[in-house]
Amino acid sequence: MVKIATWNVNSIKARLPNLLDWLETASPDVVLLQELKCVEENFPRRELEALEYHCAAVGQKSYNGVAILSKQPIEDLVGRLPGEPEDEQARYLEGSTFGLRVAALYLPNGNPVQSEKYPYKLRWMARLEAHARTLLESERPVLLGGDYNVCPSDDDVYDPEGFRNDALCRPESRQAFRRLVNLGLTEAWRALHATPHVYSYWDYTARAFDNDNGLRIDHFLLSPQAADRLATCEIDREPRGKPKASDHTPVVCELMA
DNA sequence: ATGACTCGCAACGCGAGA
Repeated sequence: MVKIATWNVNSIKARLPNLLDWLETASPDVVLLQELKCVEENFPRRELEALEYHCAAVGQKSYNGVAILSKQPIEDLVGRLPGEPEDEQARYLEGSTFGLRVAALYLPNGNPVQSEKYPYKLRWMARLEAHARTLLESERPVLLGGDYNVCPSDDDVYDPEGFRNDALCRPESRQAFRRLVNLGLTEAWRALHATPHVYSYWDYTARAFDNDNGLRIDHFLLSPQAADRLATCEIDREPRGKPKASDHTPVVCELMA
């Protein structure tokens, strides 16, 4: 069994003690991280290598940044999503490990929808769709994991009416997500769980976690060759309840050998 | 309550997050 996790850590520097604790407890084979908020030179490589993880990261100052950790070497790295060469935001990293092609992705939030940020989000999703099409042609096991900043349906939102016009829930965002899935990808958690209103993110404000006012925006999309091996997919709420928690919590899936 | 937390920043309040 290969255990793969995705987690938006909201600053790897601020989250390092929590991350190291969780890695020791959960012991995932592969980890996809988002929102590092640091340049590559400041990535805490030594601390993660001490836990026997190979590391690959793309970063930028203050914002974004994604990484792949793996108990096995990570090869054939691609550090940018194709399709918009002038886009310098560090939101995508792809590599091969454990015989899998994995990507850590941090999809743009897109709010406010009246700003340039929303069309950027939709362009980014179109680029991801085009690239996923190419990845699927390889007929390899592929996992695209990360913070998609999309609630696929109202079942993934604590307050659907309140989020009706939010970039995470807008019809165009959901349609772009469906277009991606409809290429032949499987959204791992929803494929294994029908339960509505289970979340992976809770706002820091207004006691959102205590009241379970959350969103499900962290997802794994699997190619058929990966989906055929899918055994489990769970959201681990525990890290969200700890002191100095990220606003996101890890999502973990297991693939049969 | 155009609010609330938390992060980074050549910072000492602001932009961004979702």
